[in-house]
Amino acid sequence: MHKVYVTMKMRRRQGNPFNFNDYPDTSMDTPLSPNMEDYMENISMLLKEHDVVRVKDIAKKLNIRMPSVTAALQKLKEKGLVDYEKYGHVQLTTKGKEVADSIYEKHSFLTEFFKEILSMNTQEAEEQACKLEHHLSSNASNRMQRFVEFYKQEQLDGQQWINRLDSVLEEKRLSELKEGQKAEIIRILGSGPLKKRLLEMGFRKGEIIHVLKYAPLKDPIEISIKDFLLSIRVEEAHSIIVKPLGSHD
Amino acid sequence: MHKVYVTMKMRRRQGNPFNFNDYPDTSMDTPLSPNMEDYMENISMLLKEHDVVRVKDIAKKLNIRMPSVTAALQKLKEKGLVDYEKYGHVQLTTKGKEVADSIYEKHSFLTEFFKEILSMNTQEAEEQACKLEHHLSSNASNRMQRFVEFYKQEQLDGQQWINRLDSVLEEKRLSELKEGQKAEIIRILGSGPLKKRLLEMGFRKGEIIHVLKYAPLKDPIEISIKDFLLSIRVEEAHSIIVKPLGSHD
DNA sequence: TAATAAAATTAGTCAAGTCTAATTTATTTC
DNA sequence: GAAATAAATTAGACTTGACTAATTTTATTA
Ligand SMILES: [Mn+2]
Ligand SMILES: [Mn+2]
Ligand SMILES: [Mn+2]
Ligand SMILES: [Mn+2]
Repeated sequence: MHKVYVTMKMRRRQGNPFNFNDYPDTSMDTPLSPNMEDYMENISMLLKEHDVVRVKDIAKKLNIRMPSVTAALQKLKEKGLVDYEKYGHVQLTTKGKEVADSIYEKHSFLTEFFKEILSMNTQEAEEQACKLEHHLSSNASNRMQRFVEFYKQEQLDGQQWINRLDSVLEEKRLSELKEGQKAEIIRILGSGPLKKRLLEMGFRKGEIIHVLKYAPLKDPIEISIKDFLLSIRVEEAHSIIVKPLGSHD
Repeated sequence: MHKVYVTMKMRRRQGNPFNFNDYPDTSMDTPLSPNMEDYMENISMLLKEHDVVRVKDIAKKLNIRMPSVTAALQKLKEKGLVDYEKYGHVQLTTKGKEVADSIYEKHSFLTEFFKEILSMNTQEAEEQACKLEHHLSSNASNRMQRFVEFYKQEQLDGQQWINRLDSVLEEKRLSELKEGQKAEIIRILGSGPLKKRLLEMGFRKGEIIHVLKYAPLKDPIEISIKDFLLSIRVEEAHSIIVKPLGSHD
């Protein structure tokens, strides 16, 4: 929800007014903002790779300029999360490590969620995780983490629903296909005259279609089914659910 | 990740920070911030309840003061999302309705995710949804939504994994129980001497325990198993997974 | 070791989004 | 219809977290 000042003159707001997470223990301190959390997380990552972390490294990792890092480090030092002296190297305090680890834990299971369960590619899974990690309550975190563990166990156990899910996630709307792609028709949404018309045109469950020409925003889409050439409007293509053949991400 | 300015003097940053297609300038305006998205979402909600929405209503709903709302409305008008004249009532434009609906759609399936799948209570599910909704990419959105739909179908089909998941989500660590609660021991984490010791104390899968005394942060926890009274340190209790009996939330 | 280069900091700016206090406009009440 | 009240806006301030430009400190090199 909306940002709230955390200053001398704290405004009254019911509940936990912050967008931010509550951490184990350190409940007395004001919570970190998403940006500050990312500083912590990334400093921790850099420390795992090199035993000396410089302002420049952090700036590069977060794709920001050095003065922004300097300012952030001063704040984090103030909060007792980093050891840092001007012109010196950066280290995490014990408390800082705990914070960083707790963020990274969320990053990890969220990444697994998007990657393993929702079958997203690594990069997008990581990006989503790194955005969401700052907004999960500790209860939601726990449950999410359990769910990911549960999924992995079910996968090991060879449970069939995993395959059913994968199958559903592969489905797209015909209108989402790119030029040249082939796909199998899974089902046709809606009902009434539109559906009837599509069926009459030859769009039936199980048929294989081939997208010949599709310029985004430019109706119509030209496709072939078997040996027939067909034109279909984007809006109509929107209600045809297909499963792309071959190709991965 | 870190904020990027989108102003007259756009900073140079490698890559395209937004998920926009670099098409011939579709005059794609800058994306809304989470806060602005919440304005849109809440204005839309208010419009569903009353046909006139006033600055005061929005301020109340978002728990902020009126001048903040006035400022926001001016920006949203600028972006062509709301119809609004000074001292007048607020309406959404066609474009504004689309934006609001798209946010609300995310809000909805995320709420379902937390509520139905992760078994969280309504309020916390809503809160989490309303935070995360602003940070989901459209791909992640689609997949998430499909997953929720999939889950609901599996539930209708009476698939057993749903029950297994519910069961796992009910589990807690012994250290999370409150005074007076009873629970069944599900399993004991870890291995080696600690686990052995716990087993010897009588902590075995299937046993019912009763928490007699537990002051948070104050070791030890006093519990009973069958007719035995036991004291256990919080750290040890942490590795005992139990399922609370009775009680909800 | 002195000169140069690189890294880091300081100083000052800016936009977003909030706030309070003062003022203006609209609505209700007598 | 004037006075009182409620709603809304304006003006001005503040925090966060970016930025650039200028300066200072540290490291490298000849
Ligand atoms: Mn992050
Ligand atoms: Mn992260
Ligand atoms: Mn929201
Ligand atoms: Mn919402």
